[in-house]
Amino acid sequence: MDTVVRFAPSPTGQVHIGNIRTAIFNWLFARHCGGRFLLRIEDTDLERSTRQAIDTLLQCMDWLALSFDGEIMYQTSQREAHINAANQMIAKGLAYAAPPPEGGLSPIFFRIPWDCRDFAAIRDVGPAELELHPETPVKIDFTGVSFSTVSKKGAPMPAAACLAGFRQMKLYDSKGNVVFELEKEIDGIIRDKQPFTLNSCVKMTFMRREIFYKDIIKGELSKPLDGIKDLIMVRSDGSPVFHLANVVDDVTQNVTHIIRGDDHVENTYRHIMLFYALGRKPPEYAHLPMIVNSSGKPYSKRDGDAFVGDFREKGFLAEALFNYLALLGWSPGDDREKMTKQEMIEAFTLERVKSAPAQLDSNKLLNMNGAYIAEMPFEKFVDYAGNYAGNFSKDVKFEQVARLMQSRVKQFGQVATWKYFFSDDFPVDEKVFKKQLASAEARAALGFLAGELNSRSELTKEWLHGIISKAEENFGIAHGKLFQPLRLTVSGAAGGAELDETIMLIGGSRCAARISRSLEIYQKEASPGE
RNA sequence: GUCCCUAUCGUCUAGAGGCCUAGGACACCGGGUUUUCAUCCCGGCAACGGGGGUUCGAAUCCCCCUGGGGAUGCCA
Repeated sequence: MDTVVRFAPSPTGQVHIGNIRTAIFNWLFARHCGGRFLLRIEDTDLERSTRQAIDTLLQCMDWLALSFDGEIMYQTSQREAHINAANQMIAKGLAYAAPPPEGGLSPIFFRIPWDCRDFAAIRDVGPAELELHPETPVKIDFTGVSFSTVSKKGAPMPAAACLAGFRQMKLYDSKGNVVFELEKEIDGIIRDKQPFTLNSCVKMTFMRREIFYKDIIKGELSKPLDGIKDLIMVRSDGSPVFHLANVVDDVTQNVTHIIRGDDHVENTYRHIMLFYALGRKPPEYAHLPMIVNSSGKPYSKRDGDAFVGDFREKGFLAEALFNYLALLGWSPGDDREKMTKQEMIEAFTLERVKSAPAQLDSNKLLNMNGAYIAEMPFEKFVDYAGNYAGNFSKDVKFEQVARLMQSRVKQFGQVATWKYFFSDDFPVDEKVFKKQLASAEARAALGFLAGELNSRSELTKEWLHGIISKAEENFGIAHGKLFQPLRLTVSGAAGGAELDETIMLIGGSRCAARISRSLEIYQKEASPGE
């Protein structure tokens, strides 16, 4: 059978970084196997799902080149199939309607099957024994069992689970007499909805069973049935719940591998039973570790930084973000990090995915983005940078500036700092400004340079180097030490491109004016009140 | 509370009982190239959470503890 995976987000707002990482892993896996990568939009939460959110999602996927196969499936369009599936399960005795707590309409529950012969994922663990709190009655009815165990301090600890969790259950009174045997009553309980309430029980014994499966990433996982409750499949308003819709859609789309976030591990046990109840073998599962923020906490929907759109706006390249995200929780096993999509596809296997949560390191992302920017074809770089340059991108020398800056840009948002090439109105680093102009010699040398720059119409590198050397000599400044103050007065920044070229691009007289202005400002601030 | 998952440098990771004196990358700190900035090159700092086992031998297997995460919804 061909491999089929799906990305099944619910469109309820921005696209989260963890979400898109799930899409990336699904995509990588599908392309590696030569399988199909489907997109299913789980829009059943009518309150929160919006068309805008769907558009945002599609844009993000398109931006990252996460191409999907076939048509998009909108979950709301499958409602009939969901309800049919529920009815089919009721007919087979695998589900039931239960009266809601305070009258009203009945939700439909899936019954964790008492008899699990057709459910290969369930097995016996062994006999179990529980100490019960005698003051809490044990209640047993067709929806399950509820009781209280005893905490270390002797307090009642309420617990409730499905009937199926308690095969061969026996209840004992304080004298050790068996007061109830579930096996003898189970038919009446399930068929006739006969309820039981047993008081003053102190002990319960039963055969513990568990549901298990092998997660491709996490290995074998299991959970005892006495820790699981029957689950609601259809709400009392008649709408299908996530679990039902999700599984039914996976069945209709013939999904073979479910790759999703760690937070679904617990749901998987129920989903597996739903697959069996629908007469299907469950697919393979792979649960991805979560991505956490720099303080080690999971990104909440409120973490503005974690939206794909934000990374795009700040000037991250889709290829870089893709590459970085792919490396969060996965590695090819050798020392490669910067990889092409094709290389990632070839190297990608779920077995190599880690199972511990990963922290997003913005430094590393930035570095990778810089590496991708550095190797962009120049024309593309200019084009891209133009989007972040505001109106000075229209300047004729924009391209020359871009040529100077490409190797320095790590994130296109930084293009905004190129402003000093085009306008006299640029921010100045105050702290560095004071430090660099503190020396009287430097200020005198700058004054001299301003004069020279003003008197010269044609600038060349040679002339600039000569004049700077001369200034250093004249005012007793160590070789190379005048560059910093000069750079600062001319550009306002401590770093930048080659100074000679920078000055030539800005223009001699303009630089001279900036130097003079800086000297004036420094004088004023150094001697206030004069 | 209960259940489940998880644990290697600050961060992402390599590591399947001897190849580990624990490797790579980012960040950081030095040095070189550039009279300045960035790139580039060289070097440095830096980790197996703690305690018990198993074994001739443990980062690797088991148990306990601790830390972190998740689940415990008529959300998805």
